[in-house]
Amino acid sequence: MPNRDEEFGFVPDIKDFPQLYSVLSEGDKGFLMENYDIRYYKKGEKIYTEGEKPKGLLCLGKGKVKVYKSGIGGKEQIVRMVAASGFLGYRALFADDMHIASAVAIDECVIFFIPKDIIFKLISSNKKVCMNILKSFATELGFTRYRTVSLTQKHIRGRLAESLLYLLEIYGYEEDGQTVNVQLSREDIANFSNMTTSNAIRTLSTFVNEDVIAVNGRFIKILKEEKLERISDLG
Amino acid sequence: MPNRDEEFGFVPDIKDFPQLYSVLSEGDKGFLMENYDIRYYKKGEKIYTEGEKPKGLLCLGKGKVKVYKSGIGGKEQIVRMVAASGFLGYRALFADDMHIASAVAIDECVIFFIPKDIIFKLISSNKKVCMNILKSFATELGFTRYRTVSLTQKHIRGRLAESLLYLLEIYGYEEDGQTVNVQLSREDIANFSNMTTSNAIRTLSTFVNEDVIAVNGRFIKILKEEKLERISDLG
DNA sequence: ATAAAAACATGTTATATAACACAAATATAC
DNA sequence: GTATATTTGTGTTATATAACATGTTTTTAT
Repeated sequence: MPNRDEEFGFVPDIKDFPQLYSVLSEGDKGFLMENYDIRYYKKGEKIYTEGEKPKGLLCLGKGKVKVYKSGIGGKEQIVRMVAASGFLGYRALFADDMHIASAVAIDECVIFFIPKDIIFKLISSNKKVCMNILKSFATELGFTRYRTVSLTQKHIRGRLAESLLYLLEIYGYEEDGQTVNVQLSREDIANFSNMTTSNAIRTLSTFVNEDVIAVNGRFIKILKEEKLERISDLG
Repeated sequence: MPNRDEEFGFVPDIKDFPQLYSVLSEGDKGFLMENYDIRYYKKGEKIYTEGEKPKGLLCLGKGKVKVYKSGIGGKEQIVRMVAASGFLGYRALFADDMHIASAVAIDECVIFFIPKDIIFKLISSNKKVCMNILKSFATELGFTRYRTVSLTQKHIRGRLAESLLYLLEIYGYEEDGQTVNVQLSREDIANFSNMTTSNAIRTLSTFVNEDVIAVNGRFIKILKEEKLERISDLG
């Protein structure tokens, strides 16, 4: 059996996590290097679960993650899609609270784990680390507020269009410059957009008929980004 | 004309804002005392507006504030109700972004204003200030996530019940131990609960008929908190 | 290679809630 | 103190979307 580094084709290193490593003092860089783990997750693997208490900070070094809450009758609402390099599960850590959402790898993922006491130490001696985490919070809170209004006020077409544009913003295009660089099931798309799976499928089809997107299995091409934005803005 | 201190019946002082003042070093306490403003707002006055850029940190020392986003077709969604002593408009400050919501006093309010450079200086030299702000963010992000799921998944009765319980949590009871210590219009209640004003009025009436609450104008008495919780949990 | 399960697709029906209409009560302004 | 505007209240209708049903395709497991 190959070791994980070979499996992933590269040696993951927290030095490649700029929000954290690049703003540390030389001394703290060394301190961090001796005090973190690397964790590997396969597609579909649970990273953390609602109700657990976080033991440290998770930094997504590689891969894609969905974060979701279990709602009424177990209906899943995806509250966040994460790309590298981003913090993960840090809300609960800083609220000194349990996780209120679950995280699942939708890709092969590499995650750097920094124990609670280590990251708290780094924050207190490196104000830029603090400011970066504050900024992550501020950005995510802004996103979440936008989403609350969109998901409650927009109609199905607007919600789906917005979700596709968000996925594009987070994951970008593949090399062809058209295909959104993430593959989700129709159910995931529905759970991200607050609608039933049937309606996600149906509405994707109407977008295809309108030549706004093209669909091939789970690969989605954005053909007319402007039109998608108009659909999103109209509600 | 009386000065504002007399009008409010007390001399507001940032020393009474524990999240900030009590965790400062002696030197920084003095520094802060020389570098903040006191601002007064009457009921209905705008504190900040969507699109503006924040110039500093706002600390609500007294009063009640609603924070809302203007959504599709101008439909208002209240995203937060604030009580003293809480931070206000700080998301935009730390995201280095414009305000994405507006804030209005629903009460007479006293707000301490700390210029941007001052609060950033205090954060870098007092790690507890940083941790308190991180905690505010973490708590609010948690609240916002819960709300997203509730507002999208719960039915009208559940949404309204949850809103009433949140108002209770934030503002508490009046001296009688029954009346929620905040007076909102039916429209505000509707905009907080993602429903039309008509449906807020109607559903409040059914709660009154079920003896769960009692209503007298804008004063709402919680008669059966447990039952209200059950309605909220059922969705 | 075959069976079983999961995901995808589409048509029909049911329903929660918005939209509309209008009346009464209350607050605000002159 | 009267007029005007705003808020509250209630009944009716329209509609967006969930729920359900059923078939097809794709993936996974053995």
